[in-house]
Amino acid sequence: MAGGRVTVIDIAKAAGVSKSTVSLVLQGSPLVNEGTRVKVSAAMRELGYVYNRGAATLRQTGAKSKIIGVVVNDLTNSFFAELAVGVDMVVQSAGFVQFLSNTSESIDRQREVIASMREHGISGLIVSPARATEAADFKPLVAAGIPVVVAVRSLPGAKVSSIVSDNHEGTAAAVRHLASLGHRRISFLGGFPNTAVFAERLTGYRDAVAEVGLGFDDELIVSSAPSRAGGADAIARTMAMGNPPTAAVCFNDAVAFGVCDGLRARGMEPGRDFAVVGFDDVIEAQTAVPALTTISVDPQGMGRRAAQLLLKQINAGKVEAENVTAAVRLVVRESCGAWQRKSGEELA
Amino acid sequence: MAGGRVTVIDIAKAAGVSKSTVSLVLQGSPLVNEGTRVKVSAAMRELGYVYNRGAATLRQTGAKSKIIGVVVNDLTNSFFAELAVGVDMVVQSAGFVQFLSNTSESIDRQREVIASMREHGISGLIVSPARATEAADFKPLVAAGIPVVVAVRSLPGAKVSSIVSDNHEGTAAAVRHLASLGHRRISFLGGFPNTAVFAERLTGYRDAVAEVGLGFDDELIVSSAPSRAGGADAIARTMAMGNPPTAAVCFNDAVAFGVCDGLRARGMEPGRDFAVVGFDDVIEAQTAVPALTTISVDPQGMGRRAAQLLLKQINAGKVEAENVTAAVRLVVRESCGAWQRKSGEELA
DNA sequence: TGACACAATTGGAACGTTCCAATTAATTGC
DNA sequence: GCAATTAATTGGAACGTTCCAATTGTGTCA
Repeated sequence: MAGGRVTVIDIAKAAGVSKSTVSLVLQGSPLVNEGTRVKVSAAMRELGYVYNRGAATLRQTGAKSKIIGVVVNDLTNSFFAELAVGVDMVVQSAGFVQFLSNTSESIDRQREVIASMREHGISGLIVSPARATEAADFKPLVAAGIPVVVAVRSLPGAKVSSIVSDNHEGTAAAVRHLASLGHRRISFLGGFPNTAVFAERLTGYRDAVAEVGLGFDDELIVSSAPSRAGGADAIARTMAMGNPPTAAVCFNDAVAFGVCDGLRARGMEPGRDFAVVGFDDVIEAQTAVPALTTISVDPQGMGRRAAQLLLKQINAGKVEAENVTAAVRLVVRESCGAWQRKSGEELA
Repeated sequence: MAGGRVTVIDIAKAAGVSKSTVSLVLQGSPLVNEGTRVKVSAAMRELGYVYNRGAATLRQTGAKSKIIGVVVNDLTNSFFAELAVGVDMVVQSAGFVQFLSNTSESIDRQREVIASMREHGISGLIVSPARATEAADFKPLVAAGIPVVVAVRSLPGAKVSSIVSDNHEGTAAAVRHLASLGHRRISFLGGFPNTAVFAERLTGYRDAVAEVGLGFDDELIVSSAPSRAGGADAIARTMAMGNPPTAAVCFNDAVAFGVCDGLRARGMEPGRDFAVVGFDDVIEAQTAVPALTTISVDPQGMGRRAAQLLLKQINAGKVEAENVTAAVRLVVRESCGAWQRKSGEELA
């Protein structure tokens, strides 16, 4: 009982029909009579039939199984967990199942995971690439006609679809907001310099600084690991400067939280003594004290859009690369101090 | 090119051998000559061969594919993300691939997801069950000989392996610690009352309260959603009482963070004016300000142990249920105020 | 030289499903 | 009442792999 698998033939025998008819029932064909349908369904329930999708996909030449692969570079970062949840929503309702794996920024692990997914015949792949990923790494996938959507991190030169947030506009909006509150020395804190995302966010910062007529000062840019600990480190180095800033645009929310920690450790209250703006709008941003002013990226929404992009390609059959940048918006909460200062007021 | 899949037959033809030989190479058999092995390997590389595991598992009667399914009830909670990462570690190094899905506490989604996983022939399942899950839901799985490990939430009555943290000892240790710091009125905050985990943690709290000779007061138990917002809500209701407590054991870290938020909103500093202890030791616990005193559960470690438990069953072939409770330990940081108060001192 | 072991290779059957063409049964049109 | 149409069902081939039994070659021993 535990050993012998129940097959279509078994249930065909039990229901007194042929295996072909059972197959038709399985795929909900309108060709099969209502009476036989219920008879077959009953037999399936009774014998505890489990569909063998492996055999099915084997037969359907070239057709892929109903799996969507999702690969993220850091599952412990809640941004990516939320992204995956967003993907899962639309993927599930389209009758696919999600196959999520984590690479922990390891390029080797990423290769392994993607290879495994190919072996299992995924219909499409959504990936937030590990740090050292090259455009060529996805060549074999697209050559095999498997739709790929690159999310979060852009992969210059890759001929695949992508969805990234509008990093340039995000930091620019943050700078404009801080300037409108009267800040004249605004820092850019955190992040690893050798990534595309860092470059985009920094350029947005630079352009906006010029736009609002503030002089650009290289000293105000302090990079660090894109984590809470990195943020604490960055603000410590920043405040040790001769002419410290009064506000900071942070690489992401994790850095921003670390900056808040670091400020408190020096007896300064974020939002009152120093303005902090994050990037991502992770879930904790709104419940933290003070609530974090940040650039909302809506990771769930991004996941949903990535999934829609992928499903469109899967259904269309053609693998035409499409690049979308998700709009971002500034969410003003408490950490920027807007609630206590009226617009345009000069700082000491 | 994009359409025609490359099969063993293609590479057999290219290498001038039979498909059987190619198959032997594929599984690293010692029977094949070194020379032919390199010849075949070269042909595989050249033609871009992709192993079709579906066909393989189809042939190997009864044998499962190398997938481990992992199902969690809330991926946005970093505890579960960490758990999954822990599972992934040992699972990957054993040559399996992880198939992670999220149920968002929906019992229907859970059923769908698990059904999909069965169709894809998973070798085993690790699941943190959604709230209303019943023991009977896993009956078909174990009947089919698929090893199942239930993690985090116990499922009374299910004949499957399980790994849960020592909830009773955890809250008991927290109460003992707070009592040793001189606290006399200690609250238990947060969590949904109708869950097994809540019951275990509450019992630990009650037993320890009795053990250290404090009177039990029903009013001190305030339940709420097990989230940051729920914690803020619970502390607000608690402090509105006539005779408020001076310390709280929280259902989990998320609740504890919410309690800290709520205290600050009332002008009280956690760790100085009120002692807070969490449960789980999520990553943010050590970098938060104040750093959270909490019961360390080590979700990654738990994931690793769950995976080891599952692999053991898979390799043994027999499905013998084994129940392990993971040890917990109190991690004293700042939020309990231990750093500023010497042991035994009486509170106002 | 024949019998034997041993190493390396091979053709065919099987796994559980879907698809195609063919068959049967029931209904319609004239 | 017979051809034509429609509805429902069916047997067999095929998908890409693994396993088994059989085959080929090569060297060894009496």
